[in-house]
Amino acid sequence: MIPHPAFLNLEHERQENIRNACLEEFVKGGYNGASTNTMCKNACISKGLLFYYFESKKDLYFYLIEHCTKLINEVFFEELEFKKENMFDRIMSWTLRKWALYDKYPLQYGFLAKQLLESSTDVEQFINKMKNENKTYAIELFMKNLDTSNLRSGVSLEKAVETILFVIEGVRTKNIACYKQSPRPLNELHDEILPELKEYLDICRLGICADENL
Amino acid sequence: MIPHPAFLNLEHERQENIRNACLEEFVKGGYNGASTNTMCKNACISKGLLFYYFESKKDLYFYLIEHCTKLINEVFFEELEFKKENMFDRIMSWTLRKWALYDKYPLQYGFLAKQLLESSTDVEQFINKMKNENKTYAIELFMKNLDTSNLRSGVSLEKAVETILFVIEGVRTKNIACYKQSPRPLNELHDEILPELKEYLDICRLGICADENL
Amino acid sequence: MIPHPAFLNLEHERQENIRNACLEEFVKGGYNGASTNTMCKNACISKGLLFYYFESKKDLYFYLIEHCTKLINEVFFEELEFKKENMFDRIMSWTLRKWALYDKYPLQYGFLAKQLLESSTDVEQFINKMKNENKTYAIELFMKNLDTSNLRSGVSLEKAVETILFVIEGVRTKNIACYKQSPRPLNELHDEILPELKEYLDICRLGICADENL
Amino acid sequence: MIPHPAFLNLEHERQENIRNACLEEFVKGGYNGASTNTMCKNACISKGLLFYYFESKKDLYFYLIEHCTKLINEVFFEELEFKKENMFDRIMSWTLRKWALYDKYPLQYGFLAKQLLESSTDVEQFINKMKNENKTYAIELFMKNLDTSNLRSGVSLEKAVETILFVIEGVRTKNIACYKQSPRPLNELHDEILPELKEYLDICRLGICADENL
DNA sequence: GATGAATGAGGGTTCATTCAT
DNA sequence: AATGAATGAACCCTCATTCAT
Repeated sequence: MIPHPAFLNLEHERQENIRNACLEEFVKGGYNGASTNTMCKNACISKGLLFYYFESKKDLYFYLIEHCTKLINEVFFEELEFKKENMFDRIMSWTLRKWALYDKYPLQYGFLAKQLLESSTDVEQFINKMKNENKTYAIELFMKNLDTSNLRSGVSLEKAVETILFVIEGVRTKNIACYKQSPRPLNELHDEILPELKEYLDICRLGICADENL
Repeated sequence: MIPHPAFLNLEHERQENIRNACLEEFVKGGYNGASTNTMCKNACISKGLLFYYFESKKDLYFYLIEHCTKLINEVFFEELEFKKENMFDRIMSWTLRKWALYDKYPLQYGFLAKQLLESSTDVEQFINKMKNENKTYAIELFMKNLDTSNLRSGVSLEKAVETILFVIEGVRTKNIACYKQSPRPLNELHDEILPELKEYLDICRLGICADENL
Repeated sequence: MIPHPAFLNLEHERQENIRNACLEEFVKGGYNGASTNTMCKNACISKGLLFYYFESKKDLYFYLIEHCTKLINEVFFEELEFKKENMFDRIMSWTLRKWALYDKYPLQYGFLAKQLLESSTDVEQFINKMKNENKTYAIELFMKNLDTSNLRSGVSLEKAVETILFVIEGVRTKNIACYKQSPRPLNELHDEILPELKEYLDICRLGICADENL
Repeated sequence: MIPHPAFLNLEHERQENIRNACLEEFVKGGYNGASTNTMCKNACISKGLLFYYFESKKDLYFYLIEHCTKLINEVFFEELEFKKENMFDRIMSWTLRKWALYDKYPLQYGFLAKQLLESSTDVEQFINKMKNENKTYAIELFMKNLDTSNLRSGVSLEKAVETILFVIEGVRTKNIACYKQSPRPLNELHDEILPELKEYLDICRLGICADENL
């Protein structure tokens, strides 16, 4: 979804303010629960103007998804080197990168994370499309120049990668839930999760890599 | 949340009808998108009475979560034998049990599944509390009389179990997403997932169990 | 369109008040220009209730058309005797009857008159349907037991009747327009129009009836 | 209403474009339903400029009425010869002239036709004023050099003319309604109406003219 | 002359909740 | 216990109009 040019011509900071006000509101209430009224109030913008920029709530929502996805992806893949490494090293470095993004763009990242779970049928289809596109893209890049020499025979590379992703996702979700109940700075949380994550990944490594079993 | 005694004194079928009408509506639109109007219409109950029974939409929602959780848990653990078995056998049998429940109580199970993703801040905290309680309870029971003799040395039992749960959850979520895009009967879906799940679990088994490495 | 039973169960006066507030507003601004806000204010009724009764503005509008049409028709045809008479006598008696209705139900009659000219595409189709039904019905009844013995040979009865109706409509419209610019009591206006109308009808009579030409 | 001189200084074609875009929008939705936004978009003109030219929506509307009226009248009366003829011959030739105008200026003519039915109180008064002025003017000219020798004794010329106008108006309105329900090219419609109109006028002629009664 | 971003009141409609009966 | 009429705030969105540029 492309917003009205007027929006894109706004000075960067004002654009950001508006987006952030909307993001916050969507994060707080989900698609259905978010009020465009509140967005306008928090963004110090009139009702008319919001709809001048975005035509409809749905358009706004889709725009934010696309914008945040692009932002996160760009920052993530920018200057990313695909040096030869095994999947665990890569997973660790990617995960750290990802977490750094969470520290840097908590709102955008949080919005995307929440949006993936969005339950409103109005926007479900669009979300699924985005999700699939993104996953395919990420996995493809992950495979690039990957050292798979130590993969156990009989274990499918794809399944192995997914297993790891499942575990990381599980760890993250588990910890995010804790985090929500007693919020601390995110980087503290990450420092805490890291050793725990390594434990889980060690289990995976044993299952996936051949040379680890000696 | 405890509904008004009058509700609990209703004949079982009527109670069920009311709950189901509400569940359907919550499943369809999420917490925010669900309309108490529609619920009343579908349940053939007056608005006044619904609020007499449950005081508020939120209370109703919480009650349904608790009720469904209890129902599913009871049926799940009823007559469950804790015979000595290793964690993979147990995981598989539990998973099958769970899926059977999905077939038997699709509405209640579906509600719980959707509710876990609920995005409205209003109800998020309560949901997280329930989620954690439930998980703790489930893991505790899972450990009961578990044969852990073949656990690799150096691998924590708790972490091992969680790893497996992460993977199962990942597989389920991935497939639910596909399911949403082209709905088929659930049992078909389960039959399809099962072999795939086994592949993933084999990877875990390699990482977790000692005797698999010969 | 059938309003919610709750509306029909209202005491007659309250029903009338609500209808009248709506009629006035529709008359004032046409379909598009009428504000349901104003209606509610003038009817001393909450917004929610209006839409509880009528579901939508369009439904309300259609209901009012049907209600007024039925009212006017019932009163008009009630106790109407179809004695043998020539078309001019009948036209005059019907016209007087109609004008009496205008005096008695100015709001309803005025609404119907205005609605026939309604320009909003939203409601155009419905209006045309009503218009046709009504005209067919009226002409059919007009013909009943009509003495057509003095119709000029070569003049179609149907055309003759229509010619008269065109003229009456023309006279009425012309005078209503004057009336609007300087409103006086309607019965005064009617008393004034009557002799004028007779003049026009005399012209028609000469064209239509055989025995007038001696 | 006089638009800002700047508008009148525009090159003829651009003026026309702007007017047409506005006319279309008013025809589509009536006064209340027309959107100045849409007009601007279709006229490729900025909102500011439209209101610079016309001050308000109402002014614009009034201007268009006056402009179209003047245009239609000018074309109608231009090169119109007032040769001696009886009223029926004149009526027929004028009617044909008028219908030709409808073919030539469908937008302007259609706008005027629709505007006569306009239901918004805001603009009603102005419209009625215009209507009356116009009618007076037209009747005055119609009388010019009219051969009234065959007028029945006892029949007022003025009433006779008006009777005919009422009938023509009636036929036109009736057929426009049909036209709306199944649109065909206007000239087809006119060809179809013509014989029908003649039948009605024959009835009038019998009533009005002396020499027809032999 | 000309732009189009900005306004905020108002549009129709839905909502959870209350309360007289 | 049970009803459903009644509320009014809030929903998303559109409007004619203004004004800094």
